[in-house]
Amino acid sequence: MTSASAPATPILHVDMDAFYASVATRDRPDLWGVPVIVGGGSRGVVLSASYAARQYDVRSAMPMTRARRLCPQAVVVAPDFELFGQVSSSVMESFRRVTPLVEALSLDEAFLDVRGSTRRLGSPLEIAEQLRATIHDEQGITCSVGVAAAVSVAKLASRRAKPDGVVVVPPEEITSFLHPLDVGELWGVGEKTRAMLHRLGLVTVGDVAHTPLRTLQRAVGAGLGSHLHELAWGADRRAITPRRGPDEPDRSMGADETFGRDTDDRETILRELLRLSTKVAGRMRVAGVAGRTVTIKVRFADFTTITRSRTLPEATDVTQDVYRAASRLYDALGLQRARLRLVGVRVEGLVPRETVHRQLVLGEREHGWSDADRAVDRATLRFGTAAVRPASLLS
DNA sequence: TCTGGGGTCCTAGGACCC
DNA sequence: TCTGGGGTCCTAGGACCC
Repeated sequence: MTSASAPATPILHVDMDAFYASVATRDRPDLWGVPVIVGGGSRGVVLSASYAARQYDVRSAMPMTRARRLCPQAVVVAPDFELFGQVSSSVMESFRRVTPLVEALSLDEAFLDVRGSTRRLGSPLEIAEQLRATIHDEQGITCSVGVAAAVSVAKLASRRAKPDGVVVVPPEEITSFLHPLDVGELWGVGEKTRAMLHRLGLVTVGDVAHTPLRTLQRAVGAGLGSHLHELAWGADRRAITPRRGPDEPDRSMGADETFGRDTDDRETILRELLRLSTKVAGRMRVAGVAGRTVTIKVRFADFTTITRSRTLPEATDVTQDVYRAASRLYDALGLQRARLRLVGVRVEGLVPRETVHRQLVLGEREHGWSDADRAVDRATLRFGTAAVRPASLLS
């Protein structure tokens, strides 16, 4: 053991600035400096807003109707997820040239553990600056980087660094950095928890830090209490785990869609469940996974949302199995004239398909539906999704 | 014509089993 | 009168993230 001493702040959190908006406009000089909103649909929300649009208080997740009211002159661009995915892959590749310890949190942000890269590349701060230059040169977009000893602190630091900057939080400055922040800034503290903590008189991160653990746990529950206490001291020791590979598939896959207008028509709703089941099972087959628990989601016109699930005896990736379970769950609700805003289908408990041995059911042809699915998948591959779909989706 | 779509994780009660 | 006690699975809901 003769290596240089480990850096005190080995964790980088890299976060693209206004990622979707930046990518959507990087080849459109006419849109530079202009308020741009990525989003769409009459009932949609803002996916990303350029910094010029943020001047008008337009924010991510805001209903599009409200965003247009705040900034009527904004240019609205539809999202191009294929392009976002390509840029994201290139960016993640740049990260992996620095260290194999890259944990992607989404298309546009990742944690990097640079402990093993400092001899080769310099201090964490120097690595952060190199990365920012690389991404700017190669992708034409900017990013911000937070640098700290713990992932939760690095994450907050990158927010402070925005846009287009770096913030390093050395160990001796963790509490002075964290404690003045509102509790709502903590990663994992959303609207509800923030409101509850405020009601308890815990407004800043420092307030939480100085509340005895037992008291905190009594107020918010054992799990959340100890989690918050750790975060408030920047003591989160979560390690960086490179993203799941094929050996560890996603835990669930699902799809849902908001209707253009609310509906109470059973045929329309069942057709949508079939479309969503087709989509989800198709994605499962591409990923080579099967799952046992089928869940439907139903959102009523008043936005109240319920779920119903059913666990099958065997994992499946067969469209018909998923749809049959979904439609039965829907019918079991016994809805009469309730108007629905959204329905969704999700399959959970995913395992690699080769670990599933499909039992022979008496009277059922062994491969019937899955053979049909594979034929559909082959045709889809050749001719696109429009080519092959169940008859009831053709109308 | 307020409020998307993709996920993850946690909690809690009841069933069921030993 | 009297209530066992864990462990695991299933279901439903909810909070949170980007």
